[in-house]
Amino acid sequence: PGPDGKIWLTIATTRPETIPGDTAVAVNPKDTRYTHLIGKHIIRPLPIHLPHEKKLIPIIADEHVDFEFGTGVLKVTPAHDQADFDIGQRHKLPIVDIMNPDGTMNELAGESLAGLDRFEARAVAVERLKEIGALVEEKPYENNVGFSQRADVPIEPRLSEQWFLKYPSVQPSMACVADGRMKFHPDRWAKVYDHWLTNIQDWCISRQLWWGHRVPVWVADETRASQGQLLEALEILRKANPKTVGFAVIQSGTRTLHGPNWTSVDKHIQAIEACIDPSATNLMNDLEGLNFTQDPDVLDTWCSSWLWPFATMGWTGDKAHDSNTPTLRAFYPTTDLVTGPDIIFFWVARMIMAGYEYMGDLPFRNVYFTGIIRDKQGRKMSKTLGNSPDPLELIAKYGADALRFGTMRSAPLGQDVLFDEKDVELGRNFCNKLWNACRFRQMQSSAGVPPASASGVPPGDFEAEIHPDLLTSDDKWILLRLDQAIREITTAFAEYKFNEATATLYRFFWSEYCDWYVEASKAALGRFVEPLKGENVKSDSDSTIQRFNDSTSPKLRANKLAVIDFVLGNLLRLFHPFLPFITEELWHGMGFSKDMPADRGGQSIMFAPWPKPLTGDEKSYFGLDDTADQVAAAKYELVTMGRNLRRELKLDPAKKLKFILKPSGELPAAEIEVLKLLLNAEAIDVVSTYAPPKGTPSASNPLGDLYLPLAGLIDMQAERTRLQKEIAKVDAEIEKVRQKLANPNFTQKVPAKVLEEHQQRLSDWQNKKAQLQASLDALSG
RNA sequence: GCGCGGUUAGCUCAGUGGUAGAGCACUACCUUGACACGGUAGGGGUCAGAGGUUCGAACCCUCUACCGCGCACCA
Repeated sequence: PGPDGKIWLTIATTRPETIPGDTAVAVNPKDTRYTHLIGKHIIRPLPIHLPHEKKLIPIIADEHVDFEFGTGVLKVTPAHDQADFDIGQRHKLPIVDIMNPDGTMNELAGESLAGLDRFEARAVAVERLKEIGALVEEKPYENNVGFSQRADVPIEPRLSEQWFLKYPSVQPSMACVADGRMKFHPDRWAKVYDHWLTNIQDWCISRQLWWGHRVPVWVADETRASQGQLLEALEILRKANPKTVGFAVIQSGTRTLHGPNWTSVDKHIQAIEACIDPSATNLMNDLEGLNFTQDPDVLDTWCSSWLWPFATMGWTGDKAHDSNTPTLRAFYPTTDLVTGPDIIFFWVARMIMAGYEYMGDLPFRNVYFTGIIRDKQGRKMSKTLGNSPDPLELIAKYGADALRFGTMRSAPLGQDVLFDEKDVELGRNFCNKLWNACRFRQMQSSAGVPPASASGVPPGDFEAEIHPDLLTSDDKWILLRLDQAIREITTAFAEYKFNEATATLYRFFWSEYCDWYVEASKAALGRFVEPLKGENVKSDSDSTIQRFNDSTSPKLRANKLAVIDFVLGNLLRLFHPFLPFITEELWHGMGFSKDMPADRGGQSIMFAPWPKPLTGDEKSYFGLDDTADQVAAAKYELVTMGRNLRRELKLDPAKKLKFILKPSGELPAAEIEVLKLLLNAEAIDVVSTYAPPKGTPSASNPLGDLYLPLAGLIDMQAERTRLQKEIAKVDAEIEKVRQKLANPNFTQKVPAKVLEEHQQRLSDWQNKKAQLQASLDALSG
């Protein structure tokens, strides 16, 4: 009750300017404070100058009202708020639109507000309320309002007439993802998809834009067409079925939807809206002859996009015809859709529904959601911000393959990517490395190794014959590493983990192939002495080999090249999805396409078969058992240790040093050659009985003991310090494993395999420590 | 409010229960014979925090903090 004895209801609002548009006041039916008022009327304060009876609006009860929010009383403005509109529909409230399309108030807002901008009107409305004593309190309040991205102003909900589409085939669309016939990668998006479809709302398909497909609706009303014309139109529409999809007849202010067969007309027709097949030109002309016009709205852009999976393959909508369209038959449903998760509702879900509706089947079996590339601050790329790099510029600067590889390498499944030009630079460096690695191979023999079919090489492959008996430990090692890489990459592809595939390619090509295998192979390939330039490239392989001055065996050399070709041939194919251009170029340039059938790589690397892991038979043919890579691995470890010695002793890196090796077992001369080359040694003397003088720096591993005599005079303190640090590290590892093994819980519960692994690790570390300790003792003279 | 991601080396990020990884950046050295867009050797991490499960946790569970996204709401 107020001072005047009347009952007042206090309402909290952030939109006082919309009071003239209020057509009710709502309370929650369970709110005991107000139940006695439900059904009564209340005086709306604005506009001020209005007859009393026009100010009266009902007090209604609606569950939507949260009685703990504000005062528990809600002003209902159906024309300017979505939720209020819904309340209005439930209670059949009148709708009073008090604004013009440009955001200014119209005459229904009352004379003091009319013509004002909505924000000016807000202030004026408050003044008016104050004047008439209706304002209780004014206080700052923060809420969330949607802003227009383009105009950067609060969005004004506004009534308008639009066309809506009831989504078709919702159930099968949900089911195919739920039951796994269609898979999302990563699969967490399936949940988002399901949630959206569960709560799906009709699709507003009309847009007020200048261009697009026009809404296929023709309309006429009584101001343009006579009753006779309208009745005639109804007859035409009825006969034109099925070109008539449906129509609405408006009579006595009520719109009634009808299928094409409706006939009875017993009342005055105000308007007809007819949806017809846009290809029905005659029908369209007939209607236009009866003063019908096409609705000016155009369709939402996704109305064409959702047809994409079949519209791109010659779909006509005529089932008999489409079932004989070769492209559709071959590729619908297709295997993969690649897209961004931001359009999962706009596009993906709708394509699935359209697929079921128009094709009777799902459109694709997998959906791969890429990450979104953002700028360094994590913002989406946008034209407005201008933070998007120009791909063409990047391609000009680094190359298309570089952009592709660098980006894929930095994009894990399902994660957004912060764009960094450094990634593209890395791609460029990578391509350069690949190019040079191939160049190295070509410099070894200008004519390439003649292709030949080898019994051990998979049929259809093109590599020169590899003789298993001529394989060195390095060859076996790289073949096993290649086999491993093929397995990893194939798995990564199957799991849509493309960045893992690039990581494996990087490791295999750069670290394993270039850094170790190619370097080691130089021992067998010998040193190139004459420039290739100007020479007759047709020279046969014997004369080619003579350009290498070391006493390398031509047979071993040819075999080595065959291995290199085998590896490179596989490598290029593995790389091709990421580096399409450079691999194609190299494929032909290196001669891999020669003598290949056109559909197996002769024409393009694109048709070359995807590399397969070695079979058991191939492995045994090449002598690749599980331990075949151990000699090379130990050799490379010893090389690293030897390089360490050199560095720790601060020896001139350019200086050729003499090492002495005391091998643990048999070691072919070729292995010593490799060691010598990789260590940049002047010589390696193999002395099985070597007794090093006290103070000789050394390194040991399963392959043997490596000594660096005469160097002991230089800087042994540094080496001692390094060894001590190393031993401390190893001690820590030993301690960790020892503690685990000492725990009876561990030894009893753990699987045998893990237990063995730990025991092996302990003994490995202990050996390592013994070797380090021996080296240290030797130094301590 | 509900849901989904994320938090690991200086930076950007991999890593689904058993020895903490990559690229870049950094340090030192090297114009070597495919490549300096390169090579060799290094330094650098309480895996956001707390609790739990486990013989064992970066990883599984619970909670917290912070960052980001989506949906709903926003009188």
